Amino acid sequence: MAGNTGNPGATVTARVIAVLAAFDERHRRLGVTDISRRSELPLSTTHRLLGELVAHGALQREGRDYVIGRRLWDVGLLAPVQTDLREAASPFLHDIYAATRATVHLAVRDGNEALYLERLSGRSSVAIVSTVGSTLPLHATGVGKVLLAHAPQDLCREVLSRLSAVTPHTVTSPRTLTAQLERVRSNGYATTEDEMSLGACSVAVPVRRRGDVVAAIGVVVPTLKRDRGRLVAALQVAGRGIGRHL
Amino acid sequence: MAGNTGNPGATVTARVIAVLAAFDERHRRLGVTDISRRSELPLSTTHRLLGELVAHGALQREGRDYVIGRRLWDVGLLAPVQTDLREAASPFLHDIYAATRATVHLAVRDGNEALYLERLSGRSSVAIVSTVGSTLPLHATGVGKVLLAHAPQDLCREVLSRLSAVTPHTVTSPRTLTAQLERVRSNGYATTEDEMSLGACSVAVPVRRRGDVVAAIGVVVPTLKRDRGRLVAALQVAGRGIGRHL
DNA sequence: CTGCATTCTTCCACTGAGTGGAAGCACGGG
DNA sequence: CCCGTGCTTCCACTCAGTGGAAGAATGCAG
Repeated sequence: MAGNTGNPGATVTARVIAVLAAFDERHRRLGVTDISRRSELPLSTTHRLLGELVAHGALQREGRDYVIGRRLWDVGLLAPVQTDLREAASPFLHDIYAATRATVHLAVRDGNEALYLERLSGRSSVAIVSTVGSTLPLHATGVGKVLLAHAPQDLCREVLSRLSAVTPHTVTSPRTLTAQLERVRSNGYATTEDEMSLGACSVAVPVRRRGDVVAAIGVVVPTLKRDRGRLVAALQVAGRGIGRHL
Repeated sequence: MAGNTGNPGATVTARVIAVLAAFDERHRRLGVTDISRRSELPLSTTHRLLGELVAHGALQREGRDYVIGRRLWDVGLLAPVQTDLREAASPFLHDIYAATRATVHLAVRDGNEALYLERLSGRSSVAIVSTVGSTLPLHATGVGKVLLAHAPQDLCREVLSRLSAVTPHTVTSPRTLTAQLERVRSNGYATTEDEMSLGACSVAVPVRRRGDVVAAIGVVVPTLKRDRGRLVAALQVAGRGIGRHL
């Protein structure tokens, strides 16, 4: 009786997506067994799907492992993910980079996380953890704090109730963070020091469209000692510029 | 007899990819019927697949139409498409932008086309036709000519045998182009004037790794009259810089 | 408003594409 | 050499997928 009952209720499409979803920032390269485990699909099913996906260019083989293929890269780029915002921001992000030589970020709030839309990599020695397309917690990054400070009350409360520590310096006290967010609103900018990654500080300001905060831009630098004022000024100029082009 | 025989030999995976492949640069937003036609799948099959893909975030509805979804955007970004080259090039592309304020391109040869890997958009009035992730013909763009000038003999011959006119100024004579490519090799840079898009000129230089041309970088400007020398110089500095970091 | 063309959505009986357990390989470490 | 781990192939069973057709919605022209 080697026969089989199939798996009632599951569409092939869902399985295909599950396979693709096995890949993320920390797993760009995976073997059959890993993908099978992460997608919770039977090994042999996974194996066949992978073969088909490779045949159509959605994935590529790299030795025994699999990586996302060219086909998905250029299809993915067609997604209208805040296209207008990214277009409008692009030149201003360059300006910030030119003025600071630091790593520059553009992010929006996606639920209770910060979604990174754009990144210009500086040549500094700071370890950068962000990646375009991935998300980071709202309470531990500069752009995150800006977005959180201007998020709806209840979402803010929800985030404050579960503050995970990323580094020993991450702010995990709701009281402290609430006070910080208040200052973000009154001062017009947010800062972090070693809160997401040791040896990395950040400054961020909001981008507004007709008063509403729709995004945040920020820079990551090794230290804030000297440059805070200069960085804030450069960011605010850019932030207003972007807002004017939305 | 409303029954059905299915379509022997077709996997669901293939259909899913066919649906996704219906989207491209010029068709970012499509209705069911269009997708059905472009993917050559029966209408009702297409309709169901679209529903499933939307349910899993691979596509998104926009009114009646469909667009590529967030899920595919961030998965696509994980693809290792010349990642090292793009990493290495990034700061130098910014330098070029800072020095020229023009639209900057990074491209590699993909078969008989130029594949655009990176683009920094200038604020100039020039109409830019390139898009990251899409391809343009080798004979009508600056980066394309550089890549063609250093392509294998037989590929070059093949391209020369089918020179399509994109604008009235596109070079379609094999003799003329051959001469131009010779000059690209001896001068170390290529130019175009109104050949891809009217009112747009370009300059491009090769990026070499251990002597081999592995990519091309270029700028698009409204006119070459004044700045040719300055542009070539800026590009060549960057080109060598990138090469040193590969 | 009415009629016609086009596109979108739903339905359903049939069946072969997809399934997954198991067996067979291939590699590598002890 | 053996054993653990991961990759690949096999195959009988069956339900997920199929696609023609009918019906609903939209849009345009007269």
